[in-house]
Amino acid sequence: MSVGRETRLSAWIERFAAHFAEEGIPLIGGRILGYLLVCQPTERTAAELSQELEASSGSISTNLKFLVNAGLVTKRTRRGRQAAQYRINEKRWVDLIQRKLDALVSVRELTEAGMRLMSGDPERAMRLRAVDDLYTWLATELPAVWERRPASSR
Amino acid sequence: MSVGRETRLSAWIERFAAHFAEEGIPLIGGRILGYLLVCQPTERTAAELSQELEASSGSISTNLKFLVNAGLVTKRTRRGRQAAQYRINEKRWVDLIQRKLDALVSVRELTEAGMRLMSGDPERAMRLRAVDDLYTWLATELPAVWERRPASSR
DNA sequence: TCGTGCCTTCAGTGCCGACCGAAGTGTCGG
DNA sequence: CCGACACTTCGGTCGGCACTGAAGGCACGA
Repeated sequence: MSVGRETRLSAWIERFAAHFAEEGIPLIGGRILGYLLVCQPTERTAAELSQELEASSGSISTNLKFLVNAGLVTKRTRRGRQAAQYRINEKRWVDLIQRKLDALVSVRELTEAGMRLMSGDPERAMRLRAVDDLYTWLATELPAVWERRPASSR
Repeated sequence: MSVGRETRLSAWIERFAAHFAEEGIPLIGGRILGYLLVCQPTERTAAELSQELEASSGSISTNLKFLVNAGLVTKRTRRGRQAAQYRINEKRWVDLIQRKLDALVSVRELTEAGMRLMSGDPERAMRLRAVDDLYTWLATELPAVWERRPASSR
């Protein structure tokens, strides 16, 4: 007996969420992202997400707020008593990656500050310089690469 | 009255450790790294680290084991009753960065798997494809950049 | 103005990881 | 064989974060 597509999709969502959980995004937040990337139709209310992902309304609310704030999810309100609809904002995924790269490159500011404290003692600075050189290289290369990213992602 | 270099260095070590704490490295582990990058002489025993960083012997032991295992710190044993000496292994710092980049690129495997589950429904796959395209681009560009890294870091 | 549904807020709970320090292990010199 | 020292291991504690669910607030229709 074969496994249905939706079942395999839930498993995929779980793996997806697990990956981002390792990067500090709450499990439920990751599930929301994964779900909104593949659900049909593309928009869901908070109540639907709560039921579909088996999470409390509070958790859904908190995580949606976080994701909307990060720009990854868009909230669409409707007049009347109708619940707001949420959908993925995949255009903003670049921001997520950019933050990652920025965090990496920003170490250079630390190593530079350390190097300044070491000025006048090149012998002692040797170890830090090796690390500083690495981040300096990263800080010059990565932004250049980033600028060449395909137009479709802007 | 001016602040001594060693005092400013402790403050720097603390900032250094704080940064890597955000990336999941325990505070004490980060302090050890920062300290071993700038201390003079370059080698320290576990007992010295414990005193200098005001951390318990247990924490120092656990974190040193972790760092030695990661290749970032080298343990040098000495015969007799003499304590082992630890020093930074700055050559291996590239590995740390590579793991970071790998983690970023590895998301592509997830998005690819998701795309496969979506095959036959291009309409529904549109959102995921935007994200998949991004990671596919990253997965082709970043390794190429990495290969061009300066010889001094190999 | 009242009722109704949706959402957010918040106090409470549980869990996990970092840290401590004492006990244990191993190794060496005497 | 014993004492001494360095290091590791491990039970216990603490703090912080994710999550829950109920209570509260808000917006609308009647």
